[in-house]
Amino acid sequence: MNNQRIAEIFNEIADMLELSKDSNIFEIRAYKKAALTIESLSEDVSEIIEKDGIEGLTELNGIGKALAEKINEFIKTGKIKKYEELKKIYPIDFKNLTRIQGLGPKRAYSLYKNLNVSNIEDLKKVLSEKKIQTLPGFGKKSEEELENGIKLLESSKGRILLGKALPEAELIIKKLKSSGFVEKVVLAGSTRRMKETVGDLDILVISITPEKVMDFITKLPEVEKTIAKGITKTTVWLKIGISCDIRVVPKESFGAAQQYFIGSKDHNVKVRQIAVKKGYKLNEYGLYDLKGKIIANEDESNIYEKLGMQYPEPEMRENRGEIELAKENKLPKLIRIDDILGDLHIHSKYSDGLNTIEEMAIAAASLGRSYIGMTDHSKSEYVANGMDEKRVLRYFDEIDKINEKLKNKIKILKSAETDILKDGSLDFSDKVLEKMDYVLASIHTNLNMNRQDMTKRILTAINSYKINIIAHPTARLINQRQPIEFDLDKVFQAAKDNNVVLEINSYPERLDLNDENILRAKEFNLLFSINTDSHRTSNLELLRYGIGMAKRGWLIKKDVINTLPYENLIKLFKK
DNA sequence: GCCGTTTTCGGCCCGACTGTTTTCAGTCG
Repeated sequence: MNNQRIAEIFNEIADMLELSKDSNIFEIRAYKKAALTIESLSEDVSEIIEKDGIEGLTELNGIGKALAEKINEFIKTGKIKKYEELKKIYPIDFKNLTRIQGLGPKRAYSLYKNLNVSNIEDLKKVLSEKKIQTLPGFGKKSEEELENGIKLLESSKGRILLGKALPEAELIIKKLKSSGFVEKVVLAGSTRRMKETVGDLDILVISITPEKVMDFITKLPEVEKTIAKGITKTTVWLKIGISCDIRVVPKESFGAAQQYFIGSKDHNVKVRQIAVKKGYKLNEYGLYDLKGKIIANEDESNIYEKLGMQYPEPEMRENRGEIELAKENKLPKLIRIDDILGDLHIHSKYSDGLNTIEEMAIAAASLGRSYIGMTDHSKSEYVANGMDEKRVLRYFDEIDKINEKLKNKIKILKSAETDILKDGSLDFSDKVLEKMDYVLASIHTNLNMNRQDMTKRILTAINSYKINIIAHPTARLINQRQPIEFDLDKVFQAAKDNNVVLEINSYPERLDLNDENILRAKEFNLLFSINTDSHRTSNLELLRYGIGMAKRGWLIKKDVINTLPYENLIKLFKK
């Protein structure tokens, strides 16, 4: 991917520009904003150039003619002249140095100028020699801060999975609630927006005794150390490897504070611009007019209303067009977890699951599901104890029996997670496939095929007209394995033509399709199935992560097939 | 360097905490 590297270069250019005396703060911001935009694209910039030329780039948020030229320069030559020239003046590894908590470009430059520090290794050396405390603007505390910053950086691997962050946040919130020091607690930040990975936790509190709240939080067993402690804001480092910000806000400002701290930053910048245009000022304490009179503060939706907008759900707040829709009163009514009636991707002891079919069915029924689809692995997945043609027939017989036994509780559909083989054929014969209520197919092997061959493989499978659902379509594992490479647009179009549904896999490591790809697939009017891919009964509750992804992808109830009652679903599967 | 429902020029989001300071710069979100 070029995107990541270009974003890094733009960020470094911003850092270096910040050091020159005649720098323009807005130019610096422009580079940072562009870096954010490029980083979050689902498409490689070279693909955009290929399709729509440089003009395609200027369509992007925060990218004008000059930056588009620079991106093009990078694609063509592998270099950006402006960056190379700045780098000659400032041969400093800003990218890694500024990842240290508390170290920004200016102090990094001071370290370079005075002590010739150009990377983290150099910094460690001068720290051990205790040289930094002698520099102007630095002291003993700064030295300690840098030492700790390096340790934190090395012990953390950056962002952690939502599936790990959200339960931790909920645990802390529960403890705060029972502490007796708080009137109200809510979750904010990227965790509240259900982003697939989380860099830190943000928790908002109303309390008349903020000191006690801050004391309480810094002493929790989940906390490793305190980074900053004030009356309104405290930051702690959690043992799970991310930081957590606690903000105490006045009751009357709670709505404004939520609006501000839920983010995203991009969304907020735009909302504030709208406020300014209306002659208002918006900060975390409220919406004010020019005379400083409060227009709205206690209720979040009231703030949006006063700005002439609908209330956008937190999952949508990424500045991906939701603000424009909110102004036009056209926000979609997003899917809710209660809309889901069944779960169509579930494993049992027949392959690599931990529980029996019956146990899974009863657990699902107790969560209110009215049907499930059993999808144990096919024979190519021998490491996962995949079923051969004989065993899958026994599997179906057993499902029939359990269906009879549980007929008043839940319905079980017959299927199997059938491998899409290297040549695009399926891992079961037509004879077996015909006995299934629906066919769930997925890719598990030969993941590093080139883009062209992989596209052909998937298209062959889709065009066979035997598949109902493609499970975890990109096969990525967050922080572990890159998505497989294929032409998304071609596959989405073929899926539409063949009535193939795309899965949104709720497993925290997968979340596949992700929000970006859902938004893209939605352009093709595709249908989706939000499933848990459960391998044990407790996994059935992972559904909320898939719902989070679906909401981030702007899906409504009728986009998702497992909101349908059983009878309608069966009809949909009969092609 | 970007951008346009007052604008192709002149704006561009806002506040908290820390350390080293005697009133503020740097960093962060």
